[in-house]
Amino acid sequence: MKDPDRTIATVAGQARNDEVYRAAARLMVQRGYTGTSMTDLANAVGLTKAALYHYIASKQDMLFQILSHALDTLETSVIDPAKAIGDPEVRLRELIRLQAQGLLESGGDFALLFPERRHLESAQQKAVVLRVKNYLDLIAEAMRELHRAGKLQDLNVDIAARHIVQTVAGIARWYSKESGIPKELIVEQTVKFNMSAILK
Amino acid sequence: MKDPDRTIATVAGQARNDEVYRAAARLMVQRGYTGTSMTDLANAVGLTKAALYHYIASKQDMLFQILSHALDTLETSVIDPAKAIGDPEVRLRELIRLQAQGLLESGGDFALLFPERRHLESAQQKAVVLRVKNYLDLIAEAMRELHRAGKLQDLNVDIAARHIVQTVAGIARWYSKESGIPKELIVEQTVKFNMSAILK
DNA sequence: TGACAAATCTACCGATCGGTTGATAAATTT
DNA sequence: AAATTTATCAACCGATCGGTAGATTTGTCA
Repeated sequence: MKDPDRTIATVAGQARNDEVYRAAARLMVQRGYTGTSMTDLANAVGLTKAALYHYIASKQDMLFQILSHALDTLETSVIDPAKAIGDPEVRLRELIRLQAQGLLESGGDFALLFPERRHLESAQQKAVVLRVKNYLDLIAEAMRELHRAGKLQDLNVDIAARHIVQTVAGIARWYSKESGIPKELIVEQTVKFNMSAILK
Repeated sequence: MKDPDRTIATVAGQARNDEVYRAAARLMVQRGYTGTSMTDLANAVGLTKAALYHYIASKQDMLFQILSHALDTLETSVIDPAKAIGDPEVRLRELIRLQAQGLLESGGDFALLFPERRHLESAQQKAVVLRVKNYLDLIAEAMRELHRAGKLQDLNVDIAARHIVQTVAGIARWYSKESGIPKELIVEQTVKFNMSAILK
């Protein structure tokens, strides 16, 4: 738990550090947090368990870093671009499109690891949940603007916001490369489904 | 793994048996499959770990029984009633309504434990996934009928079926009694959201 | 009441868990 | 080249894991 005097300054060290976190995310998506042992992870990156702890503070902290990094990516590649859009309908459409697109490119690590937040300490849990809450509020706010413009169906925006993110995050739970469904089709259909659900 | 000569014939024994499986589902929802130890479960039902194995064959089989039982319930309380409805629009509306209602009554065990199917043996996994697939097909088929009747939006019914079940199952992931949102409102809004998403 | 089965116990099994110790090798800096 | 930092290792720690052996208590039924 306590931060050791670990220092990753080398270029090769930085690469190894990234490799550790990427492998950890991949393994935890496959087997879950408690189902992934530190020995598993060490073997996956070709290190001993002891060497692994040169790069991480603890298993728990590693999960927190993974979730935080995924949220950073969401912020820069979805939230920030969307916030720059004035028209609420276009903004909402872009929020959905960009999130779906990012999820299909990344493998959907965050959507699948978000439930594992239960293994974090309370303060870390709250930090993660708060950032997700802010994202939901962004979607709900766009819908409120649409309501004022008379373009929205008569519905509860908070519940609808949940439904929207569930359809997008849900893609990670059922999509498989072997299905033959093109990614672009999924993105397009997901945007259409949700916009049609809420617009008059 | 192998079936022991366990026999639960007493009335009190049957009650204990149910209690074990209910407690197991509750704990696994909270902490996940690998995060729930058999000692945890034994303590939760006031037994020793050894006595627990009088009621179950293995941890893995217990998970399979929990998922199978939840699917039995889905069949009798959602699928069968809906199949008796001729009009595809009413049938689909009922499928969504009944599933959302059942989920909010039961605590949504199945929706939350379904991802834990990865801990089952391959044959058990396939059995569970097949039953879910059949459920998705039922929804997709209703949409195909709506399409023939000219009532459906231009969309991919397989993807839309996934989106629908994700919004419903997703309720289990965000609903909390402390939110103050009445269950009836959630059911109504979920039906409305999805029907409006797919109908012309 | 005697026999038998159901239900539960204490004590244990080998394996694995997350994590650490203390030493050493490799790279970088001075 | 010496000093320092970064990266890695084998070996180990106490705790817990899923599961079992074998005996014992509790309840049912003839």
